[in-house]
Order: sequence, then structure tokens, then C-alpha cells
Amino acid sequence: MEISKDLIRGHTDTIILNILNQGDSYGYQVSKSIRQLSDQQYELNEATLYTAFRRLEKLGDIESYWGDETQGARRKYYRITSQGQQHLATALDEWRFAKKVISNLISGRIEL
Amino acid sequence: MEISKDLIRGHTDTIILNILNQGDSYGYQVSKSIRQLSDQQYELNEATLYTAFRRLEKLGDIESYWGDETQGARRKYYRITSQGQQHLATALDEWRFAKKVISNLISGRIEL
DNA sequence: ACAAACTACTATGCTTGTCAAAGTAATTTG
DNA sequence: CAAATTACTTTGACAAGCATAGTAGTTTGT
Repeated sequence: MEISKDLIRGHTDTIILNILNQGDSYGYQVSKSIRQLSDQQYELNEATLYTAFRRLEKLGDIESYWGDETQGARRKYYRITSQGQQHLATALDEWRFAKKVISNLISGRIEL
Repeated sequence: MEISKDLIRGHTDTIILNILNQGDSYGYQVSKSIRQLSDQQYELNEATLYTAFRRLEKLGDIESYWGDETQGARRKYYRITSQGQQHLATALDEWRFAKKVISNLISGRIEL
């Protein structure tokens, strides 16, 4: 079973915030976390991921800093801000609500 | 609580198929059914609705015919096809699956 | 030693679903 | 008789996500 891209759309930012909320991380690792959290069911496109990082940083939900790797490739780390944590909490509430509404819409019976 | 547009994205076709699966209908009535099924929480933009009709008809999931209203404005009715019913069933399975994956992604803990 | 694979980030251009806004036209209500 | 409602269509724009390609350093296998 594969998940259509449009079903994930709108969750990308929340997914990233959830991961960063558990500790600072960088692109490649976030990508692997997503694969792991979804039991190998979902993989985020690299371009989408880095686009989201830039969007979230612009919004003030995350902050970035270059790691001081003495060996290995340079890494840009991301940290969630307190505003980002608030947005994460809001998004989770919204999801719990939307889940019910969507379920009704796609499988509920109409009474007229 | 309002539902972000992106959370519904990708469900529009399924919502329409679900409604038509309960009987032929036309634009305005489908629109009202959506409002009713969502407890007034969600309203689909007209342009989006009619765009979806055209998309679904092109795909062969629905068929249309003009009603023979003797009075009242002309109405274009839509009927779900058996292919549409199959796609509806598939979409419902996909949703049940996606719901779990998304929940994990936005609130699950990472174990590394 | 050298190629292949992996890590890590960036940039460009396209597709697609949805929306806002405006238009057409008939009917019903106050 | 104006305003609201029913009913459908068209146009243009936007934003998320994607494919693709590029840069550059590191690790692994033979």
C-alpha cells in the first residue's frame, strides 16, 4: 500500500516540527527519521524537505546553525523554536479534529 | 476550529464519489451534502467542485446527464460508474492506512 | 589506488489541486 | 420589482511538492 502524495500534503511542516521537537537534527537525518517513523512506507523528496526547512525558518518555527564537524561533510542543524512548538501543538489538535471530519466526508451517509 | 485546505486536499474526489455512491446528484446539492456531512465545518469552493466533476468524468469514475427540469434552473446530474465505486473502495482503504502513518509521523517518537 | 556508493545541501523549472473572482442565467421571496 | 437563491462556467493565480541536476566531501570495496 502506497500513500498518495496529496494525503501527506499539508503535514510536511508538522512532521518536521515533530522530529525537531525531539532534538536538533539535520536534513539527511530528518529524512531517515521520516522513513523510520513511517515503517518504510513514506519517503520525503529531498527538494521538498529543504524547501520546508527554508519555509519554516522564514516563519520563525525553526532556527539553523552550521555544525562544527571536524570530519565528515558539513551539516546544517535545525532547532525548533518555542513558536514552532506552539504551532506543532496547534497542528496536532487540528489533525485530531480533521480526521473525524474527513472520515465523515468520505464514508458518512447523508441524511436529507 | 477550522480545517486547513491542505488537509482536505486529495480527498475531494473521494468525498464526491462517496456522495454520488448514495444516489445521483448535481453540483449545488453535492455542495450542500458536503456542508451537512461535515457539520457545517467544511465548504468546498464551487470552482473546485466543478473542476473535480470534470476530472472524475474524464477518468471515467462518473458520468453526467442533463436533467429534464420542466421548471427551475437546468441541472447537470452525475452518476457514479462501477469503476468509480472501485476507486472509492480503494481510496477508503488507503485512508485507513494513511491515517495511521500520518499519526505516527506527526506525533510518533523516534527510536534510533 | 581508484571507482562506486553514500552523505549533505542547493537550485531550477514543472505539475497539480485548489481558490478567488467574475460572469451568465433562471427562479423564488419579500 | 429588487434582492436573494439556485446552478453552472471560465479565467488567472498560488503554493506545495516533485523530478532532475549540480556541487562537494567521505567512506567502502576490490
